[in-house]
Amino acid sequence: MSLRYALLALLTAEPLTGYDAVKRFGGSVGYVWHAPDSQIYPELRRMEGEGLIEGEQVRWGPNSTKTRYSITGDGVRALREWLATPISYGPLRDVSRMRAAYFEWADPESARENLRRHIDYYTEQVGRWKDMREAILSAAHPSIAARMEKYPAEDHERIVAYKAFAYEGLIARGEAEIEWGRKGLNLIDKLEGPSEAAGESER
Amino acid sequence: MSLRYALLALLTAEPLTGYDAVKRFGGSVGYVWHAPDSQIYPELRRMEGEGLIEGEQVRWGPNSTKTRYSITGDGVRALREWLATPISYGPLRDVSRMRAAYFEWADPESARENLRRHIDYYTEQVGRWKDMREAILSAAHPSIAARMEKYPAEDHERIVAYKAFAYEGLIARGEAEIEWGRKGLNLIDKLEGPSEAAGESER
DNA sequence: AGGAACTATCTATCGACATAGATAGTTCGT
DNA sequence: ACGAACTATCTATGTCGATAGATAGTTCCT
Repeated sequence: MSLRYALLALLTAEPLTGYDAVKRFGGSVGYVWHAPDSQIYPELRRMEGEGLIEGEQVRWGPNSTKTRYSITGDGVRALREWLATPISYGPLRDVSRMRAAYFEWADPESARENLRRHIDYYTEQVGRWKDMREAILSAAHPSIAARMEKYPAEDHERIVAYKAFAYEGLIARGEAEIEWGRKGLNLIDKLEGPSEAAGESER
Repeated sequence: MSLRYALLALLTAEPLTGYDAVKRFGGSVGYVWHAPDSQIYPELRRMEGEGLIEGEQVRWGPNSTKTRYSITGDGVRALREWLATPISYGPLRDVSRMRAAYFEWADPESARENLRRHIDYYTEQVGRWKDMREAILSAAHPSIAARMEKYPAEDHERIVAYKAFAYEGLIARGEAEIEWGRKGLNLIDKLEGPSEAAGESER
């Protein structure tokens, strides 16, 4: 159900075709909510059916058209309502933690490998999230730029600050994950003896 | 697919009936991996079919039986293999962050309410996780006690330490979430002016 | 003119999970 | 002896999302 609201939120910046939306979900919004095109196109059609968005046919080349969707008043209302409705924190499903809990069944080297990948993954993500945060703060991001144009200057601070704040949450979480991974590596060294690969090279 | 391995991991402690497993998923393991009984029973049957576990009929009352499952050698091997296989970090889907990113569309009071609930939820969870961590460290937890009995003393430290470590990850994450929520409340105060409810009471 | 890369959209299948039951035997207190 | 609460298991339906395509027009380079 959240896909719908992600789309509405996206469309508050500017009208988009399905394809544009798909691309946004590959970057920016995609860092916070992922969806494949096979979900996006049908959802847009459904939303149009319910009057949350409006599609208009736009010429595309000499023999073709594309559909550009804009958010409607009902759409904005739906988004607002959703934001005012408490979310239910669904049950947890945390593979990394589950695996770590049973590391006594792994050989130490794969346990280490698990954590190294954990650290690498989050290191990479944190990098991306930090870049995104910068892009937002400097209004370099196209979606932010569109918002700056569409909405009055007194809203700009809010628009930017909330998005930066969201990314800060991701970054903080990512950093906690990295920290946890490091602690895990130390724990394995303590319990199973230091890695054989240790001291081999220092990169 | 992880449900299967959660079940295998559970069964390394002691043989269980489906119902026992369901209860475990309501507590301990359930904090790390949730599953409803409608998933558990069929999965156990499938796993038996594949030889990862073995079911035996146990008398239950005068006119009935229940099935108690034990892990097989193949089951242990499957668990080990899984632990040695890198997990794919699936795409992100983070409702809290997504909502926060568009708080300019919420009225300040619902934005605050969002964050207060976030803080409350994680405060509660952190409490639970800390309790679980304690129960594990003191071997008060039944599943841990069973493990202590089944495996030699030299493994006990490992068994306990990895489980505590897993919970520490959850706790750290939870605390980061609480911290993030607090920062968000401050941010809203800064951007929208302090809450009307502020100063009303200090609990 | 041809082909590669991109834009635009749609469909089909499958597994995981949520939700909501139904059924039946058992234990235990009053 | 009865009912409530618990144990044990099973089924059915629906949504979400992953995966893997298929199709077709467009732009742009060579």
